[in-house]
Amino acid sequence: MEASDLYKCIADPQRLRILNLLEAGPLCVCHLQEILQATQVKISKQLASMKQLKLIHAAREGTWMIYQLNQPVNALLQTNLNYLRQAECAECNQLQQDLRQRGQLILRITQPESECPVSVCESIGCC
Amino acid sequence: MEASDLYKCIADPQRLRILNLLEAGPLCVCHLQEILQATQVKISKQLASMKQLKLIHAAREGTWMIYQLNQPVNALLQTNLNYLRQAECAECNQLQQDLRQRGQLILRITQPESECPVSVCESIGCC
DNA sequence: ACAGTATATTCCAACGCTGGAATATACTGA
DNA sequence: TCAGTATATTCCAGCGTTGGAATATACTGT
Repeated sequence: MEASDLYKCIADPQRLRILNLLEAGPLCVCHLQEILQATQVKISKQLASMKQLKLIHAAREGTWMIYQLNQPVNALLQTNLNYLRQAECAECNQLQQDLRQRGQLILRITQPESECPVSVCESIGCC
Repeated sequence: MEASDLYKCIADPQRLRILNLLEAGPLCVCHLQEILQATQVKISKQLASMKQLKLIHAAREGTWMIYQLNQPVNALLQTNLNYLRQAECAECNQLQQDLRQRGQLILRITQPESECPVSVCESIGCC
């Protein structure tokens, strides 16, 4: 993949937010939907485009799809995430807030009364 | 400027090449035209868009316009240039080749028989 | 004042990207 | 087999970006 392909990808703030979240660990579509407050169609399409770039891949767990970053993480992406997470701008603050929201979400879905299937939970690695 | 604005900008390989060249030192439009082998209109428009982003600025020297990066260089841009210059991909190799071509061009325009006005040469800092 | 040079801008058609609505697919449990 | 859930895909209109052609602007030297 050329650098310009990655830049085009992360030039969209929501795609960047998705990659930022996935770099912290796998998530499924509905979790991304919840954190990003976006529609299913939009997220699904953006995930598809990043899958085509070989940045991420999906694993099915029942009816749930769990997405994660391909390993090793694209070096240019990693460089930029590292930079943005310690930088100061509206979009950078959003990335940090997303990570905090991810933490809360994981806490919640590990509760026994969670709607999230245990197998999904295990794939995400939160329990 | 938000991160996404910079990414949109450098997602275009030719804009990235221009910024890479300017990071090495000021250049005027016709020099960029020569190194990038692109039309005047295209380069002029791309420079205008980057000027609007406050990434670069221009100084007139007679009929010549000399462009340079704004100081301090945008940190996210600098981070990416540093990365790309040592990376291995088609676009990255191009950036390195552009810098070599810049070296040759500067050697040439410092010759007394060069078509380049001395004042321009001095602004570029090559003599 | 005028011709010439370097660069910028305007106008416009082509193109790609985006996201919603509708629909399709894949799976589960009853 | 069927209803329900999670996700993906198709179709399509809207919208921004792009770059060429033509033209405008800014400057220089005569």
